Amino acid sequence: MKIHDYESVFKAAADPTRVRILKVLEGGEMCVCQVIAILSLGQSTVSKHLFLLRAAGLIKDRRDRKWVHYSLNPGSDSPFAARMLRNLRGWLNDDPVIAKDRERAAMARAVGPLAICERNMTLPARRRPAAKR
Amino acid sequence: MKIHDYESVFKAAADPTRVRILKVLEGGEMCVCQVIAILSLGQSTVSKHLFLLRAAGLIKDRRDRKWVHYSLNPGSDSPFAARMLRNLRGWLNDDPVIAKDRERAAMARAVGPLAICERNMTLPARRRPAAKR
DNA sequence: TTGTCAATTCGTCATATGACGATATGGGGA
DNA sequence: TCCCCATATCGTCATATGACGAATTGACAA
Repeated sequence: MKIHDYESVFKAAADPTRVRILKVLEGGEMCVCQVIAILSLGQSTVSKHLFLLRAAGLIKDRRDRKWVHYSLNPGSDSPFAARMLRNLRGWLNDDPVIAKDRERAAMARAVGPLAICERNMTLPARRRPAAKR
Repeated sequence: MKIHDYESVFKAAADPTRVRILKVLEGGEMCVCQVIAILSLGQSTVSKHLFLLRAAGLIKDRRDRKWVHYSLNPGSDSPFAARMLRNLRGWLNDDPVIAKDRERAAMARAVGPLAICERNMTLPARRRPAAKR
């Protein structure tokens, strides 16, 4: 199962959407609904990406009430996954897409899962609103 | 072009056939016809894999007479490619497929490109033949 | 137990990928 | 110059992948 393990980790990490998820999770664990809001992708789409990342051993999940939180899994069974996560920390940090995701992730953390679910998996206006209008 | 570079390197390295090629090339440069013989795949198939690996910056080519030789490209323009090659050296060395490829690569090196092309891109019998039959 | 609701799984579609055989290319040798 | 032949490219096919909306699941609250 050597090469199979290698392949699943690399295929998981080779997809741009999944890298974005991994880079977002570098900021700490996150609820599925938050990831959906940050990426602006369909719920089933995000769920599948998370499934693949977890199958590869790159992330792990945790249930809390009605939410499922995902986080990086640096202590993965897969030796390739652990290395991948370690390397990835130093990569793509100056990429514009990743940077934008990070901004959105910060907002998602600020408002929390509840507000995002209430807003139907969307974030509030991009720039922090001007307090009043 | 940050994430695009990342993606091309990882997609190239995520395919099992292309990893096999990279691992074979760790033993030194090799003619296209030798790679075809080692992998037992169609000529156009191998050519395309080599193209993708080269496009990702993982390997480079050199013409010699009528043959094209490929080799690893550790001094690649792509920072991801260089890291990938370095990491890969320590990986998959105990995988049975990789091990078998290495045996076949050793034979391909022993007989040389000319004999392989004459044999229509195939290697002589798997085990060294018993001198006479 | 039943309803609610976030998350997962299913079904479908369009596109990407990898395999092959057939054909084109292009650098040496005659 | 022309041909040869190793390699590259093209056209086609089957399968893999990623997107979506719809339906299902499962944990919690009532």
